[in-house]
Amino acid sequence: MKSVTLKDVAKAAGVSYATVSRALSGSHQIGSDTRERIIKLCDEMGYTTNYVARSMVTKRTGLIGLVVPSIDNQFMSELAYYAEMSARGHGYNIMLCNSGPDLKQEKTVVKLLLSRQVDGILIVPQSPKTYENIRAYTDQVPTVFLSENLRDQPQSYVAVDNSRGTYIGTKYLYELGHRDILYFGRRHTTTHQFRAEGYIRACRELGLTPRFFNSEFTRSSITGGYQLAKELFAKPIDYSAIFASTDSNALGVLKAADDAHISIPGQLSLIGFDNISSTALPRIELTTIEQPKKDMAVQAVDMLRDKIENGTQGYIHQILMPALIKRSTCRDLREA
Amino acid sequence: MKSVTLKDVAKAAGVSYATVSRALSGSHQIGSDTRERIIKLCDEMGYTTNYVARSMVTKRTGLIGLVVPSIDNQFMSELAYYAEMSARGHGYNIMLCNSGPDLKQEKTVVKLLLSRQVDGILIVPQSPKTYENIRAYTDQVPTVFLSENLRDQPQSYVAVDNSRGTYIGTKYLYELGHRDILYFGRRHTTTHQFRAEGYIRACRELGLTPRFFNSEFTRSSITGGYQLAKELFAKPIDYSAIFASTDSNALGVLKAADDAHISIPGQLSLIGFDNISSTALPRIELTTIEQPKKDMAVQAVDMLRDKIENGTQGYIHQILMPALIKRSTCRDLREA
DNA sequence: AAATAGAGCGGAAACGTTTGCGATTTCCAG
DNA sequence: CTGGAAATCGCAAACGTTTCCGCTCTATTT
Repeated sequence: MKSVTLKDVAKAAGVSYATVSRALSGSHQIGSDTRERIIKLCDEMGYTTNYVARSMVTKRTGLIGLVVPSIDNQFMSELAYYAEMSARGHGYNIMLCNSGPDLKQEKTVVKLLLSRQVDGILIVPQSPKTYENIRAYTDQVPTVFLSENLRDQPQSYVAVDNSRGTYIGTKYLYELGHRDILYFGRRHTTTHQFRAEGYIRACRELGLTPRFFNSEFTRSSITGGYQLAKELFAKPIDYSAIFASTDSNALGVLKAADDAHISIPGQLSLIGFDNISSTALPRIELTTIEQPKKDMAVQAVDMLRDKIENGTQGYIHQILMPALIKRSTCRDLREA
Repeated sequence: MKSVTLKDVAKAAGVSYATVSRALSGSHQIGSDTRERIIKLCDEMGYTTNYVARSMVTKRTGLIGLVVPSIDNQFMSELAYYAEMSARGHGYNIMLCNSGPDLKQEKTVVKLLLSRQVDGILIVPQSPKTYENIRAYTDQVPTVFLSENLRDQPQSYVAVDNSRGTYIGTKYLYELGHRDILYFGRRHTTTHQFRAEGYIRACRELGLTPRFFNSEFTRSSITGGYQLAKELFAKPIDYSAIFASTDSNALGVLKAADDAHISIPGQLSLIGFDNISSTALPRIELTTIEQPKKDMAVQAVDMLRDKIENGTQGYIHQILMPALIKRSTCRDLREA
């Protein structure tokens, strides 16, 4: 349990421990012969540098706090995967925190992360209130947001162009011959405001009348989509497609359609948003809009690293392009 | 960027910084009046204790390293969620590391975690070789494994009773009237050895002949199940059920069955293992064996805490009960 | 041959805490 | 009023590094 320190190998090597430190750090202020001798001795003795002691003096921990509403969520766990990989590749480690559903916990973990002296924070906000919830801390440590949850806020973030996503999605449906397209969504989040906008903008351009339906996102949003669709399917169906603002939501629609014996894409086309991994599953094969999760994650850590290492001030809004993932829930009406 | 230290508030309060430290730590060696005054002053000045400095002297970081093959995996991200929640509830934070597919990276991250002075390590091994891969480090820091990947190894772990899982699964199929049950799996892992055993044991007891099929787990194991099933479905079908040793594997079977126009559960029953969240999706509704992920996670951190805080030596093998999750991929043959 | 530059190394301070020990004060009993 | 115990509090060491500063010694230049 007792680990070997710099002092130990210094004594063994017959040099001062400053010299050992220099040997390991690749300083040029040391003879190449002694360096090699010390390095060899180090791994013979099993020495590994104590990061917390180093952090004391360098004022840098090499730690990045990653706070997500909950890591058991396909979207966030994918993001976390790429973020951790990228961060570690640059000498950083990830401290993971679930912020849960309430703002209090989110604030608590951010405060905790500060206490832990993380070099920076990567956060996917749990609500549009997140910004002012943690505003007191974001100027104490480099922070970048994942998702465009704050319109016009002086904060760095990286996100997809949500508006463009729904725009190309409804345009795709239009090209397939659909003229009556429902939209299931909400505006509780800036992200979702943008998505709604893109849908409406596309409708305007294409001469369609937007039909926006408010879908609850309480608990699992799959039940939100399910319940809304269930109500609608009880009435006559005067539309040929549904655009669900979220894959989970679309999954709920799928379930309701199965219950009501409405064939997808036979009688009804369906498109989602996010491209979570479940959408590619057999029997699901949901056509959707992809959020480039890998790009989002690596660009976010790059941005954070720039702030940390170069002390870059100001803020950047990095907008990534969404992509249409064609699978099998949209029917081409022109073929009929 | 410059944070306030103990010394700062000590100066402001007109006391030594030892007194401030005692006020915050809830020591009894301090007057209750001065304590309150200091505590009030502390949050007026926005003081938060610096964990890395504290760690220097206490020799404890309050950090737990969590190493998983890859966090973007439903099973592991659920585990991670509960582990983080539970750990934080007890004053620990999680350092997340993906160990990837190769042993070298696994060893690297464990070494890194040691350098970081974590108090303990929670690891879901990537292969049966993990044990000796990191053996050199497991005696330097409290470690508990998630999954029973090491039979008879002197290491603590918590896992489901895998053997019992497949046992109750095949027994369930038997009770439904199935007499010819295929098993898709491998023995590349102790976990999977146990699963295979449970299936075979049940067959013996029930007078069935076990039919074990080797299914590749290369890359996404869903393609492994798909390819094996595809081959089998080309030949005459002289069985009524398939037990897939993994939900992902079962999903591959599902896909192959759809391709071959074999109805599930009409012509063929299917059961998986793990109860990952995708199995509950509409159109999937896979009957499966549940791994109690929450229990596994909290028991693992409890076990780790015991080792850390009480210095408990020795090792424990904590085996949890699997549960049968009945959904809609198994047909009751007695009804027909 | 003397002066100088620079390479190689050691000494020591500093980072922000916690904590054992000693000093001072308070308080109550005798 | 006094003695001593108990309650408060300050001093200073220690944790393991990094890095600035300065010293010594060799090698190069004039």
